[in-house]
Amino acid sequence: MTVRIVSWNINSITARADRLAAWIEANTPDVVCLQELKTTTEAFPAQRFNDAGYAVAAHGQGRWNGVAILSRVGLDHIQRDLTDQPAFNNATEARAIAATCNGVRIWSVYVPNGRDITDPHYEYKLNFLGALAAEAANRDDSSPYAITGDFNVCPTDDDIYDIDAWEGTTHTTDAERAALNELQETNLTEVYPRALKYDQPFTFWDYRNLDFPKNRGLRIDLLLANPSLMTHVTDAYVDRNERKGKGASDHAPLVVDTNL
DNA sequence: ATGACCGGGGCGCCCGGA
Repeated sequence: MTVRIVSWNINSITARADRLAAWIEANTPDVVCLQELKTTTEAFPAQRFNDAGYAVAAHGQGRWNGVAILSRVGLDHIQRDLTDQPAFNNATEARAIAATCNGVRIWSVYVPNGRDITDPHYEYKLNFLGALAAEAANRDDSSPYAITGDFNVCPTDDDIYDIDAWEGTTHTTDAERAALNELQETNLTEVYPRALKYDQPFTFWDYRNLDFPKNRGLRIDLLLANPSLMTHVTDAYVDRNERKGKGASDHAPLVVDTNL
């Protein structure tokens, strides 16, 4: 059978619940990892997804951040926050949740943006990626394992529409890529998706400046898999069509199919 | 298509996003 795993920065579950429900009905994913809920755990519209056959584990905090996992193939051993997750302004933010779904241990993460390389939020971003690597290093590698979500890092210069336009900004620095590399050195490999249009499988296009019509995108939503998951991956793509139209998130869903 | 951002919280010529 095919087990379809999806990661999607939904940019407010409140604003996007109808669109998410319609996408789920049309695309029949088994596991959906969400980021940027922008609401509390209590306010997550779980019932309508329960009614559609999905168990829901949400980890919200209000106005910002928030992550969740929806699954119709089991949702066990839920963990909220990384084991040694760094705080920002003395607060642990809702940026990580894990569960076991159909034998796959999976993390849905929303890595801090970083804002600016001189901002304290940038150091926080690097520390968060470090904590993620520490978390991954302690995993049980005998069964399938994935970390997916919005990493807010372009892995290579080819993962952005114009590397020169982002010189001196976050998302493309050597330090961010080194932190991502440290995570992958725990023996995690990126599942590289197909593009449905153009050459690069971007996952984010800013709402501003007609970035989507002009295809000025970034590839920052990723799925990292351990070897026992990677061997089961059959396909992966970014559903850029979901970025179209009124009421779209600024991120498109990353879809990974497996024969688990 | 000839465009010119969006969501939250709550009315701040706000903040944050990437």
